[in-house]
Amino acid sequence: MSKKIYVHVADDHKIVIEGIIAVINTDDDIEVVDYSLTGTQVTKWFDNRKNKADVLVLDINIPELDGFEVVKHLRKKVNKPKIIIVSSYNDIRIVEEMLKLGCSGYITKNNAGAHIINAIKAVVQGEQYFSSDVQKDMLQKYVNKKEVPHGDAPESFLMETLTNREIEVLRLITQEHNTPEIADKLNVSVSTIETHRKSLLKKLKVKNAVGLAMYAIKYKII
Amino acid sequence: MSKKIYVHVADDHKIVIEGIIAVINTDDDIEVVDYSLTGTQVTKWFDNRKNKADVLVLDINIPELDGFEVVKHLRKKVNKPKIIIVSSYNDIRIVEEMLKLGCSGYITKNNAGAHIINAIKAVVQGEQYFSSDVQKDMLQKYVNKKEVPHGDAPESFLMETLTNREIEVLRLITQEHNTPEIADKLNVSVSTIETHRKSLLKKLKVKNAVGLAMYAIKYKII
DNA sequence: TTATGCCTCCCTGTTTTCAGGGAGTGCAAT
DNA sequence: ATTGCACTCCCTGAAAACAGGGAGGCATAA
Repeated sequence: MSKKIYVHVADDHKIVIEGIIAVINTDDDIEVVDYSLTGTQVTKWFDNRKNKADVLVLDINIPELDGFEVVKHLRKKVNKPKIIIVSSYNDIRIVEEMLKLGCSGYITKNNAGAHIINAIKAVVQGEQYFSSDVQKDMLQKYVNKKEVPHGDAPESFLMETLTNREIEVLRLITQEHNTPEIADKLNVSVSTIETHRKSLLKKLKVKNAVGLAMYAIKYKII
Repeated sequence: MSKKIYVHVADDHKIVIEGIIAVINTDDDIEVVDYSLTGTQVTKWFDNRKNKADVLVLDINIPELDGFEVVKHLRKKVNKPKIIIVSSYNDIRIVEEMLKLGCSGYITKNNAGAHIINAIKAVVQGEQYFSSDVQKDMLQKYVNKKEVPHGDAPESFLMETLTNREIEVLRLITQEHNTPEIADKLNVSVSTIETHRKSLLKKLKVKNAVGLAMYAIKYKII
């Protein structure tokens, strides 16, 4: 019999947490020991070392500190849990960014129930796990990338040209943050964010921040 | 012993549905008989009269037809279920709009679990039900304003809060136009448009033009 | 190794937005 | 007939966004 797996769940909506717990409870090997409703709750929970967990199931859209910031806070720590992202977004670049930050799994809310248990069991064994729709997108991107050198659709070309950092900035712009605030959140200078904004305007061929926001909506980056 | 209450749940995220079912299952008087992941699924379900339910628990953010459109579709029908809105928004104007459209309850996702059972039991008895945070907002609004004017149904809650001119300006803002361009298009001075922008920022409680755009998207002004 | 792309930071300067006021007109309802 | 609201326009001043450069560090790929 295998050792019990302890899980911490973080989501701003209690009902989602309850859903995840309900699903996880169908498996005897896994137990939800604690949960958080905000990003700061997650970091405090970890720093206090209470109810230590093997896996953190983390939503990206949580208040105070969002998923990115939570992951960044944890990434340098030792004894940190494996992290599985549960998100409404299925933008492949967010998946990439999260992997780069050290996350072990990524599943979308659309079919979280079907994947959450397998995902948890996979990541505690050191594997990575992605829900089927995410896998599909990853494969798609892999295929597209191999064909890029010659010609490709103008739209997808634009999509491909955004860097991870630019997407991160774009996300914060759509959250009504201005340049100084973004610079502060990302711990870089205002100049840097201005550079990213200029790149975004140029790449996406829009006139102003509203255009960036509309683009982000249109292509479901946020 | 009271008659069993049958419930239909509609949300785009399966995990939320699973959460709601998990909570509802703790009460023997209520049973979830069916669920939908999109707005059209809800209307088809109702029109086909399969698995008839007493209560519809409805998320606003669902694909194809959103919550507003689903409610509008059902409002003229006979034998329609009582509708409880479950939403991430707690904007009081959405609550008002939904009440105007004939909904019986409104609870936020933040604490849906704690309220869902009481809400269901209340609405089947012809009462209205609002979660505590919504109640708080309604009271706040009641204190600040005297009373909602005599209300023969306007198309949207926006018509009550934003003037026609402001909506016009907002639409042009979302089309990436800046103030001089909008002034030119509407044949008024730049000062006038600046006044409208300031009114919009204040009324919609957002920080900048991006906030206006996001609001317009969210509440489907454009 | 060289080249490329990303991220970082800075400069100069202009345009636009935002914040806080005031103020006159016309219209509509009580 | 006064009150309220929408629409218009103006002022000052501060903050932010935008435009168009340069430039160094760093990692990766050719």
